[in-house]
Amino acid sequence: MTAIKETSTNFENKRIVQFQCPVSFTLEKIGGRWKPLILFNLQKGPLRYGELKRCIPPITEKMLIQHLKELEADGLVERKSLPVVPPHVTYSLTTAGKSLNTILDGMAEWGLAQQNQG
Amino acid sequence: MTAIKETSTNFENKRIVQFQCPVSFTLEKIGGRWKPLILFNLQKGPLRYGELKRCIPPITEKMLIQHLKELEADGLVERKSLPVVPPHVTYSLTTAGKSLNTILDGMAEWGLAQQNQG
DNA sequence: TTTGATACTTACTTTAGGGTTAGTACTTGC
DNA sequence: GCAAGTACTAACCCTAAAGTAAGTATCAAA
Repeated sequence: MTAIKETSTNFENKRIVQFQCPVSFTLEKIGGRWKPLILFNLQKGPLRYGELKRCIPPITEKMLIQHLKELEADGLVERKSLPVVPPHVTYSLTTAGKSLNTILDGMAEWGLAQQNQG
Repeated sequence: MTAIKETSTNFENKRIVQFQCPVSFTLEKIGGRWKPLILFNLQKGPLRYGELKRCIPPITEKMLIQHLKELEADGLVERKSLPVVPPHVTYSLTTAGKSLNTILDGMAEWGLAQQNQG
């Protein structure tokens, strides 16, 4: 992924904020450019790596696996691979991942309402 | 604020994603390191600039006004200033800003639940 | 006359997120 | 033999977000 510098004020503040504010903690898990899109697409059901890629055309492969790995590490997404050739890998939401649905729906609703007014 | 480069893929993707995904649109408004903290503190009622600063010790003054200005530009926060010396400025949530409360509460709840399990 | 309080502003540097390009291993179909 | 499809990996670069440090104007109190 990316090497992070654990001595910077930037890093320290990130930790402080996430520790003190549960909203920031949540945003850390579902934020970033592509995570909402990934989670949204997985809401309908499991998808293979290539299918996800096709669902989100502008994403690069690097960004896609990077975010999938983070989501997996955070326990929101589950990876299942069949050891066949060619490889067959599916990604799906875990229980924790599914528990985000109401929040994501709320955000989507708010976003649409705002867009229609602006 | 910061000059942005409107020709980069980065910028283009940002636009595409926000246009196509209302969740990303919402995250753009309330994301960033300090916005959740600011919105949270204003939920209780209007605060002066200096009071806000004291509520969020690690934030720098630059970051505080920068985010306040963005929130104001997005219509989530209202700035009222009395033209006195020394200056007296208060910030409060607008109707749109207050309409975020349920979402923020949902995120806080989810974050706390996750933290207690992790 | 220096200090403190108010609410900022400006110029500069650092860092983390995102993007580009190319390559991996294996097999099937042309 | 070469391309195409599978799911990645690795090296590198660029930029937006965040942080640092200092300065602005005005007045009152010590």
